[in-house]
Amino acid sequence: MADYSISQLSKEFGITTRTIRHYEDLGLLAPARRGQTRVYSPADRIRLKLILRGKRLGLSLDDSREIIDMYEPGKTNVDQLRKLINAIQSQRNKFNQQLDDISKLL
Amino acid sequence: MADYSISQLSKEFGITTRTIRHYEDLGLLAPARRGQTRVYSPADRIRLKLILRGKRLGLSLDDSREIIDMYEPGKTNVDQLRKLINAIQSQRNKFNQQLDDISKLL
DNA sequence: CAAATACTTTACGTTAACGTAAAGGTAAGT
DNA sequence: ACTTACCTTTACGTTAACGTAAAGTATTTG
Repeated sequence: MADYSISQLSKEFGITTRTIRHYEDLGLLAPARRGQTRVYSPADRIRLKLILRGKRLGLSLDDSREIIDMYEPGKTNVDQLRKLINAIQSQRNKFNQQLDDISKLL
Repeated sequence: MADYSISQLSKEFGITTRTIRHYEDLGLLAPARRGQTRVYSPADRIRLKLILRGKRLGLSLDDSREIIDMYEPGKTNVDQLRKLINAIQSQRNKFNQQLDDISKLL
């Protein structure tokens, strides 16, 4: 019952439904169907979250797919990866901060 | 006499001449001409260097043009800007380092 | 039951940052 | 004079990451 519609996810993450379907076209997502309609599980939602996080890190969608696909098989080191990604995320934030600083100076 | 040809610059920076001409098309460079041939001054070379640095920082060419154009008018705060850019550059290097770390882990 | 919503697929359009010919001018070496 | 090496402009092609209709289905609501 903790499932999501495509528009729910689009609102939550501030992206369009087109974008979500695009990720599916590229093999990044594979939601279940209720009839024709896409039904996203919590796991699907996490995948989407990872994709968007990868994007913020400057990864291409292809890169993200590779990385996310590696999450499943062994389920190993997931925590390590998560920590790393979070670390990089915060680095990235600092980085953006400084870019903002520049534009303010100008 | 400290001038450069387009292919000299392309070799120095590891880009194609097409790329350099593209930057000119976008108004990022405006080299002198000897007849039809482009002649790049040391100042032009610096501009190109800044463009490429901006690229490494993830700036769009349009962004770079705006920033670089602002270098000229008052000639103010150039050193401050340079320092900031260098700081961000090193941040960026760390960032890339960590991305490398991830791929090694995978 | 009709209108409004939300979902679907198909498919052409768009932007950025060049790549890649094509066709030709110029200058140096042999 | 011929080839080689650079240079030029013009212009269509390419990839990524979606945008934007168009046309139809299905469900909800007044």
